[in-house]
Amino acid sequence: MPAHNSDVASMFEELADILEIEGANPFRVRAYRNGARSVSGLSHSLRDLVRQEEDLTQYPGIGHELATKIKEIVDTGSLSALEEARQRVSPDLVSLMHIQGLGPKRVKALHDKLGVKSLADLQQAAAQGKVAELSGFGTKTQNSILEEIERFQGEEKRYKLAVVEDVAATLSRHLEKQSGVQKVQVAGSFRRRKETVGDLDILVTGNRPDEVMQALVNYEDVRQVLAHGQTKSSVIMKNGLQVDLRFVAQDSFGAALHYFTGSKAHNIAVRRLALDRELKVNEYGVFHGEQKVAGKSEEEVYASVGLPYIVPELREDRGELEAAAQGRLPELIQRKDLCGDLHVHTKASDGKNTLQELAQAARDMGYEYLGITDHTRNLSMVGGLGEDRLMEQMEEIEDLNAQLSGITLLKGSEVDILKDGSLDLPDWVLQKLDFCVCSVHTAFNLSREKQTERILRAMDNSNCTILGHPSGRLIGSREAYDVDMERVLHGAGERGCILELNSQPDRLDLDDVYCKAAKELGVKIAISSDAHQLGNLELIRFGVDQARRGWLEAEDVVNTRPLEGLKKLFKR
DNA sequence: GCCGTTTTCGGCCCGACTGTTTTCAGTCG
Repeated sequence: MPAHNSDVASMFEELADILEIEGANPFRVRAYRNGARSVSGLSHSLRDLVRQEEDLTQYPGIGHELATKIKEIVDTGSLSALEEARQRVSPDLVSLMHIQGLGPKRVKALHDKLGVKSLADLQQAAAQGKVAELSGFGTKTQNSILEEIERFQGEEKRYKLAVVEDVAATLSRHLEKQSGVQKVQVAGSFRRRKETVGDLDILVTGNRPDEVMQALVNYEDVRQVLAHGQTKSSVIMKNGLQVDLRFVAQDSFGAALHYFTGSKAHNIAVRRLALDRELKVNEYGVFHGEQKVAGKSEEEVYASVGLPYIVPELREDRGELEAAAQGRLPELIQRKDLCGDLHVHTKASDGKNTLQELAQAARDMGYEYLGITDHTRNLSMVGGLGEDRLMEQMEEIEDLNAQLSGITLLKGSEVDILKDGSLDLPDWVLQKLDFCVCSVHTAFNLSREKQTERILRAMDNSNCTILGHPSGRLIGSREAYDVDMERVLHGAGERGCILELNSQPDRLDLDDVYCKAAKELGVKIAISSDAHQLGNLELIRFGVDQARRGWLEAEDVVNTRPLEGLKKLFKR
C-alpha cells in the first residue's frame, strides 16, 4: 500500500479524533494535528526521507514519537496505534465529528448514553427524539443535528476558488450597498487564494453593525442561518457554501483581517512570536498588557512582532515566518509579469476559436507571444492532429505571423505521452515545432513505478519542452495518477525540462507544494491557461495565484521572459 | 506529544456564539 504524505497526515488526524473522543490530553491531540499539518505541507515525500534515513524530527511538530510512527507507516503501510484505537472507537463513530455542531464531547455522550455507533444510528435517535433528552442537548440541538446530517450527506465540502469568486463578488456588492458600511473585505482561504475554499469569511467595517448582520441573514441567496450575533453571523447559501460575516471596528481592522485571513497555522505561529515579546495577538489588536500597540493595519501587526508584511498567499506556516525574519521573503510573481501563454487549443482540435481570434485576444491582453498547442492524434475523440494536419497548421501559423504585428504565435503541440512513455508524433515533426507540451491523457491507472518511468521516458525525448499538467488531478473529481513526483521533479531538473502549472481552476497542476519544491531544485515552471476558448485565457490568473502560493518569483517562470529569452530556455 | 538564546519540566492561541444553563460547556474558526 502506498504511503503518501497525505496518508500519513490523515492517519494522524484520525488518531487525533479518536484520542479526542476518548478525552485524552488535549495537547497530545493537538500534537497529532500539528504533525498532520506539518507533514501535508512538506514538499519532500516521507517515503524518500525515510529511505534516506533523514532525521524527521528536524521538521516542526515532529518529535521522536511521531517520527517513529511515520517510519512505521512508510514501512508497513499502517499504524498499529491507529489500528488499536479503531478497535476502541470505530471509524463510523469518528466520522460523526465531521458534522457541524458535533465535537468529541457530544459524540462521546451520544455513544455512551444512546449507543450511537454510526450516522444512521444518530439520525434514527434524533428522529425519535432521544437526543433531546440527553443532558447538555435539547430540541434545538437535535433539530440542527438532523439538518446537518442531511447537508453532510448531500454536498461537497470544499468549493473551487473560481466558483466561490462569483458568490464573493455579488455578496460583497450587496453588503457594500448597506447604509453605514465603510469597507467590505473577504478574508480566509479565499484571500490566500487557496485552490479550494471551505467557507467564505467576510469582514465589514462601518457604524451600523446590526443592519449589516440583518442584511446578511435576510439576503435572498441564504438558505439557512446558523448564527446571528452582534458582531458575527454565519449562514448557508443556497448552493451550500457557508458564509461567516464579522463586523469589526476600524482601528482593529488590520488585526481582524490578519486573524481571519489565517491560515490558522500561520496565526498560531505569529501569536507564539508575540508571546516571546510579551504581546498578545487577537482579532482586536496586539496588546502589551492592557495597552493596545497595533491593530489598524496588517503591516502594524507584523511589525509588532518584528516582521515585514507577509502576503496572504504565503501564510501557511511553511517557512514564511522564518524567511520574513531573515529578510529573504520571495518577491512573488504577478499577473503583469507574464509575457505570453504557452498552452492554448484552437478549433483544429477541441478549442472553439481560430488562430486569428486567439492571436488578437492575446495581443489585447498585452502578450508578446501565444503558444498554440492542439492535441495530437492519440486523442482522436477531440480531433487530435496527426503529422499532416500539424504541418498544415505550422504553415498557417507562419503565414499569420507574417501578417500580424504586436504578437507572435508559437508553433507548438500538446503531444500525448503514450502508455510506454513514447510521444504520439515522430521526432522529425516535433523538431519543426518551437516547443512541445507533453501530457498524459490516457492510462491513468498504471502502477506508481510504471507511471513514473513512463513520464521520465517522455522527458528523455529532447523535444519534450514542457511536461503538461504533471499530476493529472482534477480537483474534486479525479485523483492525481499514482506517480513519484519527487522523481519527476528531479528528472525534469536533470533533463532541463520545464514543468507546467496548468491554470484551469479544476487542475492547478503543479500544485503549490510542488511548485515550491521545483523552485528549490531549480526546475523552471510555465504558467499556462490551457484555454479552449477566448474567455479561458484569463484563467491564467488562477495559475499565478497558485504560483504565488508556491513561492515562485518571475525568474522561476519561463513565460515571464520576452520571446528571445524564452526561445533560449526552450533549447535543451 | 512537542519544545527550549532564562527552561529537559511545564508550559502549550484566543474569543464569539449557541443552547442549555442559572454561571457555563461545547463547538467553531
